[in-house]
Amino acid sequence: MARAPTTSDVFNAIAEPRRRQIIELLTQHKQLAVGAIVLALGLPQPAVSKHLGVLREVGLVTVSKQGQSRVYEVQHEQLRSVYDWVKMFERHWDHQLDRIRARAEKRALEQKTQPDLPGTGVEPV
Amino acid sequence: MARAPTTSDVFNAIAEPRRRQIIELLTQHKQLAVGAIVLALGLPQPAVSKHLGVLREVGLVTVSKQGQSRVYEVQHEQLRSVYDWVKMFERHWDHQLDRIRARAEKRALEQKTQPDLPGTGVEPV
DNA sequence: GAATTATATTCCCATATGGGAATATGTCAA
DNA sequence: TTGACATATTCCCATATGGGAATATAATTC
Repeated sequence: MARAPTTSDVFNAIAEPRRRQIIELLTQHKQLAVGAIVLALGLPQPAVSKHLGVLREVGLVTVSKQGQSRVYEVQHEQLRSVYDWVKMFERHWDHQLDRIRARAEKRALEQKTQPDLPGTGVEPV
Repeated sequence: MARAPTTSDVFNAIAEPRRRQIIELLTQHKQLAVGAIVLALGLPQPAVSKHLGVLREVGLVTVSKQGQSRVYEVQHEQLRSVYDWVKMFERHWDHQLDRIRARAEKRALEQKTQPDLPGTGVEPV
Protein backbone atom coordinates (compact mmCIF):
# COMPACT_ATOMS: atom_id res chain seq x y z
CA MET A 1 0.00 0.00 0.00
CA ALA A 2 1.11 3.57 -0.53
CA ARG A 3 0.96 6.38 1.94
CA ALA A 4 -2.60 7.37 2.83
CA PRO A 5 -3.93 10.38 0.91
CA THR A 6 -3.81 13.71 2.68
CA THR A 7 -7.57 13.81 2.31
CA SER A 8 -8.12 10.54 4.14
CA ASP A 9 -8.47 12.12 7.58
CA VAL A 10 -7.69 15.17 9.68
CA PHE A 11 -4.38 13.73 10.90
CA ASN A 12 -3.07 13.52 7.36
CA ALA A 13 -4.54 16.86 6.37
CA ILE A 14 -2.81 18.81 9.12
CA ALA A 15 0.53 17.11 8.62
CA GLU A 16 1.33 19.76 6.02
CA PRO A 17 2.66 22.98 7.63
CA ARG A 18 1.06 25.27 5.06
CA ARG A 19 -2.33 23.83 5.82
CA ARG A 20 -1.80 24.44 9.51
CA GLN A 21 -0.88 28.02 8.67
CA ILE A 22 -4.10 28.39 6.74
CA ILE A 23 -6.05 27.12 9.73
CA GLU A 24 -4.28 29.59 12.00
CA LEU A 25 -4.96 32.43 9.59
CA LEU A 26 -8.63 31.55 9.29
CA THR A 27 -8.84 31.37 13.06
CA GLN A 28 -7.55 34.92 13.42
CA HIS A 29 -9.74 36.41 10.74
CA LYS A 30 -12.86 34.31 11.03
CA GLN A 31 -13.40 34.55 7.27
CA LEU A 32 -11.02 35.00 4.39
CA ALA A 33 -11.18 34.96 0.62
CA VAL A 34 -8.63 32.88 -1.24
CA GLY A 35 -6.84 35.99 -2.44
CA ALA A 36 -6.25 37.16 1.10
CA ILE A 37 -4.73 33.82 2.01
CA VAL A 38 -2.53 33.96 -1.07
CA LEU A 39 -1.27 37.36 0.03
CA ALA A 40 -0.73 36.31 3.61
CA LEU A 41 1.14 33.11 2.83
CA GLY A 42 3.00 34.32 -0.24
CA LEU A 43 2.17 31.08 -2.01
CA PRO A 44 1.02 30.84 -5.62
CA GLN A 45 -2.74 30.87 -5.92
CA PRO A 46 -3.10 27.35 -7.33
CA ALA A 47 -1.12 25.96 -4.41
CA VAL A 48 -3.44 27.68 -1.94
CA SER A 49 -6.52 26.48 -3.79
CA LYS A 50 -5.23 22.94 -3.62
CA HIS A 51 -4.52 23.13 0.09
CA LEU A 52 -7.99 24.54 0.64
CA GLY A 53 -9.34 21.65 -1.37
CA VAL A 54 -7.72 19.16 1.00
CA LEU A 55 -8.98 21.02 4.05
CA ARG A 56 -12.45 21.12 2.51
CA GLU A 57 -12.47 17.39 1.84
CA VAL A 58 -11.81 16.56 5.46
CA GLY A 59 -14.30 19.14 6.67
CA LEU A 60 -11.76 21.43 8.30
CA VAL A 61 -13.02 24.40 6.29
CA THR A 62 -16.20 25.42 4.53
CA VAL A 63 -16.70 27.78 1.63
CA SER A 64 -19.37 30.24 0.68
CA LYS A 65 -19.59 32.17 -2.55
CA GLN A 66 -19.56 35.89 -2.15
CA GLY A 67 -19.56 37.72 -5.42
CA GLN A 68 -16.73 36.41 -7.49
CA SER A 69 -14.66 35.41 -4.51
CA ARG A 70 -15.01 32.44 -2.22
CA VAL A 71 -14.84 32.96 1.48
CA TYR A 72 -13.42 30.24 3.67
CA GLU A 73 -14.09 29.54 7.33
CA VAL A 74 -12.55 27.03 9.76
CA GLN A 75 -14.58 24.27 11.34
CA HIS A 76 -12.62 23.75 14.50
CA GLU A 77 -14.72 20.84 15.77
CA GLN A 78 -12.98 18.65 13.22
CA LEU A 79 -9.79 19.06 15.22
CA ARG A 80 -11.30 17.27 18.19
CA SER A 81 -10.23 13.84 16.96
CA VAL A 82 -6.62 14.99 17.04
CA TYR A 83 -7.07 16.77 20.33
CA ASP A 84 -8.70 13.79 21.98
CA TRP A 85 -5.95 11.53 20.77
CA VAL A 86 -3.00 13.56 22.05
CA LYS A 87 -4.80 14.48 25.23
CA MET A 88 -4.75 10.78 26.14
CA PHE A 89 -1.04 11.20 26.84
CA GLU A 90 -1.10 14.52 28.66
CA ARG A 91 -0.44 13.05 32.08
CA HIS A 92 2.42 11.00 30.72
CA TRP A 93 4.56 13.91 29.71
CA ASP A 94 3.62 15.66 32.93
CA HIS A 95 5.05 12.71 34.81
CA GLN A 96 8.08 12.76 32.59
CA LEU A 97 8.60 16.42 33.40
CA ASP A 98 8.24 15.62 37.08
CA ARG A 99 10.96 13.04 36.74
CA ILE A 100 13.19 15.49 34.93
CA ARG A 101 12.58 18.10 37.58
CA ALA A 102 13.26 15.58 40.34
CA ARG A 103 16.54 14.64 38.73
CA ALA A 104 17.50 18.28 38.39
CA GLU A 105 16.76 18.94 42.04
CA LYS A 106 18.68 15.91 43.13
CA ARG A 107 21.59 17.11 41.05
CA ALA A 108 21.38 20.57 42.54
CA LEU A 109 21.41 19.04 46.00
CA GLU A 110 24.51 17.03 45.20
CA GLN A 111 26.15 20.16 43.93
CA LYS A 112 25.60 21.79 47.31
CA THR A 113 26.83 18.76 49.21
CA GLN A 114 30.12 18.41 47.44
CA PRO A 115 30.73 21.55 45.43
CA ASP A 116 33.42 22.17 42.81
CA LEU A 117 35.19 18.87 42.93
CA PRO A 118 37.98 18.84 40.37
CA GLY A 119 36.83 16.21 37.92
CA THR A 120 37.23 15.09 34.36
CA GLY A 121 36.85 18.55 32.96
CA VAL A 122 33.63 17.40 31.35
CA GLU A 123 30.63 19.23 32.68
CA PRO A 124 27.38 17.34 33.17
CA VAL A 125 24.56 18.47 30.93
CA MET B 1 8.18 19.76 -4.00
CA ALA B 2 6.90 16.39 -2.97
CA ARG B 3 5.06 15.52 0.19
CA ALA B 4 7.19 15.91 3.28
CA PRO B 5 8.74 12.67 4.56
CA THR B 6 7.00 10.97 7.44
CA THR B 7 10.20 11.43 9.39
CA SER B 8 10.24 15.18 8.98
CA ASP B 9 8.29 15.91 12.14
CA VAL B 10 5.88 14.47 14.69
CA PHE B 11 2.83 15.66 12.76
CA ASN B 12 3.81 13.59 9.75
CA ALA B 13 4.90 10.64 11.85
CA ILE B 14 1.56 10.27 13.65
CA ALA B 15 -0.51 10.70 10.49
CA GLU B 16 -0.19 6.96 9.96
CA PRO B 17 -2.81 5.02 12.00
CA ARG B 18 -0.52 2.06 12.64
CA ARG B 19 2.06 4.31 14.18
CA ARG B 20 -0.57 5.77 16.47
CA GLN B 21 -1.55 2.24 17.45
CA ILE B 22 2.05 1.48 18.30
CA ILE B 23 2.19 4.56 20.50
CA GLU B 24 -1.00 3.49 22.28
CA LEU B 25 0.35 0.00 22.78
CA LEU B 26 3.63 1.25 24.18
CA THR B 27 1.71 3.54 26.48
CA GLN B 28 -0.24 0.65 27.96
CA HIS B 29 2.74 -1.65 28.41
CA LYS B 30 5.49 0.83 29.17
CA GLN B 31 8.00 -1.36 27.32
CA LEU B 32 7.62 -3.81 24.48
CA ALA B 33 9.88 -5.86 22.26
CA VAL B 34 9.29 -5.73 18.53
CA GLY B 35 7.91 -9.25 18.53
CA ALA B 36 5.21 -8.32 21.00
CA ILE B 37 4.15 -5.41 18.82
CA VAL B 38 4.08 -7.66 15.79
CA LEU B 39 1.78 -10.05 17.65
CA ALA B 40 -0.46 -7.29 18.94
CA LEU B 41 -0.88 -5.51 15.60
CA GLY B 42 -0.87 -8.58 13.38
CA LEU B 43 1.42 -6.80 10.96
CA PRO B 44 4.43 -8.41 9.28
CA GLN B 45 7.61 -7.87 11.24
CA PRO B 46 9.38 -5.74 8.61
CA ALA B 47 6.43 -3.37 8.50
CA VAL B 48 6.56 -2.93 12.26
CA SER B 49 10.31 -2.40 12.23
CA LYS B 50 9.89 0.31 9.61
CA HIS B 51 7.17 2.09 11.57
CA LEU B 52 9.36 1.93 14.64
CA GLY B 53 12.15 3.39 12.57
CA VAL B 54 10.02 6.40 11.69
CA LEU B 55 8.94 6.87 15.30
CA ARG B 56 12.56 6.61 16.37
CA GLU B 57 13.69 9.23 13.89
CA VAL B 58 11.28 11.80 15.25
CA GLY B 59 12.10 10.87 18.83
CA LEU B 60 8.70 9.45 19.67
CA VAL B 61 10.24 6.19 20.84
CA THR B 62 13.58 5.01 22.12
CA VAL B 63 15.15 1.57 21.98
CA SER B 64 17.33 -0.42 24.28
CA LYS B 65 18.92 -3.73 23.51
CA GLN B 66 17.96 -6.51 25.82
CA GLY B 67 19.46 -9.81 24.89
CA GLN B 68 18.63 -10.47 21.29
CA SER B 69 15.47 -8.43 21.36
CA ARG B 70 15.03 -4.67 21.30
CA VAL B 71 12.71 -3.05 23.74
CA TYR B 72 10.88 0.09 22.73
CA GLU B 73 9.49 2.84 24.93
CA VAL B 74 7.41 5.92 24.13
CA GLN B 75 8.69 9.42 24.69
CA HIS B 76 5.44 11.22 25.21
CA GLU B 77 6.98 14.69 25.52
CA GLN B 78 7.45 14.68 21.76
CA LEU B 79 3.68 14.84 21.41
CA ARG B 80 3.58 18.25 23.06
CA SER B 81 4.08 20.11 19.79
CA VAL B 82 0.91 18.53 18.45
CA TYR B 83 -0.93 19.01 21.70
CA ASP B 84 0.04 22.67 21.94
CA TRP B 85 -1.03 23.28 18.38
CA VAL B 86 -4.52 21.77 18.63
CA LYS B 87 -5.06 23.15 22.10
CA MET B 88 -4.87 26.64 20.55
CA PHE B 89 -8.32 25.96 19.13
CA GLU B 90 -9.96 24.32 22.12
CA ARG B 91 -12.13 27.29 23.01
CA HIS B 92 -13.25 27.61 19.41
CA TRP B 93 -14.96 24.28 19.24
CA ASP B 94 -16.35 24.83 22.71
CA HIS B 95 -17.98 27.99 21.44
CA GLN B 96 -19.20 26.15 18.40
CA LEU B 97 -20.80 23.55 20.62
CA ASP B 98 -22.38 26.29 22.69
CA ARG B 99 -23.89 27.71 19.55
CA ILE B 100 -25.20 24.35 18.51
CA ARG B 101 -26.70 23.78 21.95
CA ALA B 102 -28.24 27.24 21.94
CA ARG B 103 -29.85 26.57 18.60
CA ALA B 104 -31.17 23.26 19.83
CA GLU B 105 -32.70 24.89 22.89
CA LYS B 106 -34.23 27.64 20.85
CA ARG B 107 -35.74 25.04 18.59
CA ALA B 108 -37.08 23.09 21.54
CA LEU B 109 -38.67 26.27 22.88
CA GLU B 110 -40.34 26.97 19.57
CA GLN B 111 -41.66 23.44 19.56
CA LYS B 112 -43.36 24.06 22.89
CA THR B 113 -44.75 27.42 21.83
CA GLN B 114 -46.40 26.28 18.64
CA PRO B 115 -46.50 22.51 18.61
CA ASP B 116 -47.50 20.25 15.77
CA LEU B 117 -48.30 22.81 13.13
CA PRO B 118 -49.18 21.04 9.93
CA GLY B 119 -46.38 21.99 7.60
CA THR B 120 -44.55 20.81 4.55
CA GLY B 121 -44.25 17.25 5.72
CA VAL B 122 -40.51 17.76 5.88
CA GLU B 123 -39.17 17.47 9.38
CA PRO B 124 -36.34 19.78 10.45
CA VAL B 125 -33.10 18.04 11.12
C1' DG C 1 -20.31 40.33 -26.03
C1' DA C 2 -15.46 41.48 -24.50
C1' DA C 3 -12.25 42.40 -20.97
C1' DT C 4 -11.14 41.81 -16.12
C1' DT C 5 -10.92 39.63 -11.84
C1' DA C 6 -11.07 35.51 -8.62
C1' DT C 7 -10.69 30.83 -8.11
C1' DA C 8 -10.35 25.99 -9.49
C1' DT C 9 -8.49 22.35 -12.41
C1' DT C 10 -5.24 19.88 -15.22
C1' DC C 11 -0.83 18.15 -16.53
C1' DC C 12 3.93 17.77 -15.22
C1' DC C 13 7.76 15.77 -12.22
C1' DA C 14 10.96 14.59 -8.44
C1' DT C 15 10.23 12.43 -4.30
C1' DA C 16 8.40 9.49 -0.85
C1' DT C 17 5.30 6.13 0.74
C1' DG C 18 3.64 1.31 3.15
C1' DG C 19 3.70 -3.10 2.59
C1' DG C 20 5.47 -7.67 0.14
C1' DA C 21 9.35 -10.61 -0.44
C1' DA C 22 13.80 -11.71 0.38
C1' DT C 23 17.91 -11.04 2.74
C1' DA C 24 21.26 -9.14 6.03
C1' DT C 25 22.69 -8.36 10.80
C1' DG C 26 23.04 -9.49 15.51
C1' DT C 27 22.60 -12.37 19.56
C1' DC C 28 22.09 -16.45 22.13
C1' DA C 29 22.66 -21.66 22.83
C1' DA C 30 24.72 -26.13 22.09
C1' DT D 1 31.25 -23.38 14.45
C1' DT D 2 26.54 -24.24 13.58
C1' DG D 3 21.90 -23.39 14.10
C1' DA D 4 17.86 -20.97 15.91
C1' DC D 5 15.82 -16.81 16.97
C1' DA D 6 14.87 -11.48 16.85
C1' DT D 7 15.21 -7.50 14.35
C1' DA D 8 16.68 -4.44 10.65
C1' DT D 9 17.58 -3.48 5.81
C1' DT D 10 17.08 -3.69 0.88
C1' DC D 11 14.62 -3.89 -3.39
C1' DC D 12 10.17 -3.77 -5.50
C1' DC D 13 5.81 -1.27 -6.97
C1' DA D 14 1.32 1.17 -7.18
C1' DT D 15 -0.03 5.35 -5.47
C1' DA D 16 0.03 10.00 -3.98
C1' DT D 17 2.29 14.21 -3.13
C1' DG D 18 3.22 19.76 -3.44
C1' DG D 19 4.37 22.99 -6.26
C1' DG D 20 5.24 24.99 -11.32
C1' DA D 21 3.06 26.25 -15.48
C1' DA D 22 -0.73 26.70 -18.13
C1' DT D 23 -5.48 26.67 -18.69
C1' DA D 24 -10.46 26.35 -17.49
C1' DT D 25 -14.47 28.17 -15.09
C1' DA D 26 -17.21 31.68 -13.00
C1' DA D 27 -18.70 36.22 -11.75
C1' DT D 28 -18.41 41.30 -12.57
C1' DT D 29 -17.98 45.41 -15.20
C1' DC D 30 -17.81 47.96 -19.32
